[in-house]
Amino acid sequence: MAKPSIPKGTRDFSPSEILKRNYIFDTIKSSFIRFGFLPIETPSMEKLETLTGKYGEEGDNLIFKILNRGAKLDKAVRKVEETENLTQGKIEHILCAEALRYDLTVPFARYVVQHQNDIAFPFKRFQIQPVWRADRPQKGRYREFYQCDADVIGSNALLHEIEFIQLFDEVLSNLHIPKVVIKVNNRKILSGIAEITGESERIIDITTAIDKLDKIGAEKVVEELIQRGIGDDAIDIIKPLFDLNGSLQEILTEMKTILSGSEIGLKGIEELEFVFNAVEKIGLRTARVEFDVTLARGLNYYTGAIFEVKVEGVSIGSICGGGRYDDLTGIFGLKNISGVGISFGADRIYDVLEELNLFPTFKNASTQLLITNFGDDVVQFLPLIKQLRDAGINTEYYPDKVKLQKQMKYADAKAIPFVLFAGEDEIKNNTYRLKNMDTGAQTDLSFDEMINTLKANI
RNA sequence: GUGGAUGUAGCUCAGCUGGUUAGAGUAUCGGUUUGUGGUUCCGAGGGUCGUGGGUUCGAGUCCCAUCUUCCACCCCA
Repeated sequence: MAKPSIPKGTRDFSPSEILKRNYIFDTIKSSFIRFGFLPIETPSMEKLETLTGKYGEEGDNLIFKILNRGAKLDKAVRKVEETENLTQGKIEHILCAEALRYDLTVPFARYVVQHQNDIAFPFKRFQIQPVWRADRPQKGRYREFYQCDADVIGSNALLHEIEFIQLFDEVLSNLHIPKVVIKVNNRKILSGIAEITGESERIIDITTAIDKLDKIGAEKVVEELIQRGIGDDAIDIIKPLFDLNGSLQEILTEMKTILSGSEIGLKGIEELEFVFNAVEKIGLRTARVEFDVTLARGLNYYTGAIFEVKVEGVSIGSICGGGRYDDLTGIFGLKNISGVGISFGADRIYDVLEELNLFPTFKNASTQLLITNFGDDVVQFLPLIKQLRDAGINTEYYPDKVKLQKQMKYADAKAIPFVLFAGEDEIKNNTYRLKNMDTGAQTDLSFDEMINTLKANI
């Protein structure tokens, strides 16, 4: 028999890992709730047609498709055999009707359109569920991972952009992550750049090229622009973007000059300015906000603000993302509804906390008191155990009659803070010997004294 | 999807130019005289050397394929 193993890019989670992960979830969740978001869940799988075309061509290839089964599959296979000139994408659509969700935003858009009559707009929802991507795994990149999304749909107010920046700051501060940089851009600015270069249709080529600026440098970006067929005149207009520096305000002022010929570009600047001023006024706890013209992100449904959050000095890519999408629900038939949202990458945050050694110790997460087994009749201990549990103490009784040494080792391995030595005599005399596993000290106590001691120490 | 590296006990690794029953540390289990752990000492179990082929008298060690993990690209949380 082959060694048991799991598919690549997936992971098992042991008890200690679940504790750590729940710590992240709980932190994110409580902030979501504080900002007024309500929880929903959607199925792991969606209809394939719901997902395709929303993430760009690359994204479509990364969607896990679910093969049809039984008679449907037979029929589909026959159709594939009989049809000529099929592309890979077309074959997939014949053979597969369903797929695992790729993110939480598109299923949410589908949800909103489907339940529009039951929803009071603006609708603020949060959702913490796994997503799947048929990617090639690497560090911090999995094929099954959790996203924690908060979105507002049905409101154009820039208030949300401000609040999302605060939300990033609050959550990541509560997790004690240092050197957090929230990068912000606006799709309208990118459109403006494309417009003034006279290459409006080439916006994707331009943005994906300049997106690499901090990674490969200005020279290589120019090379890539040339390679992508962008004209010299256009490149001359784009070049000044590479060495923008100074304060936020100075950069924005310079951007205004560069984009003076583009109405949409100036609109983007205006929006950003409003958001930045508000954020500056209110102040952030630990994160730093940065304007980054090169920030593009592949998701082609963004229309306004674009967010990306990174941690400086850590070998893991961005830990959060988000932005405004003005017409995502339009694809599902509900027009003119603007949405804006963010996503926390729980697994990457986990990796960051692990790398920086920032997880707290989870004391008392499980058993707090172990009662030893001296081989007495278990039944007479059940009232004692019940009383302890009723008093709010996580209690377990060692189930088997084994050497005390082994019971102590068990308590040690499970990090149980207290051990109670209780035999028939102790019950009879209402005197129990309580041992503090940290200090090794043990004292003889009555039941009430014992409860008080335990409550005071856990 | 493209290119590169990797894979030996649960974990971290050793194993020289192919040569007899594959080692260490750590973890696990048992014992150290039967009601006390995290430290000592003794002992045990555990590996078809990722998997499948091939070369050879003989392969953990060479060749091919395949899978895993990691790195770069692509993309992204």
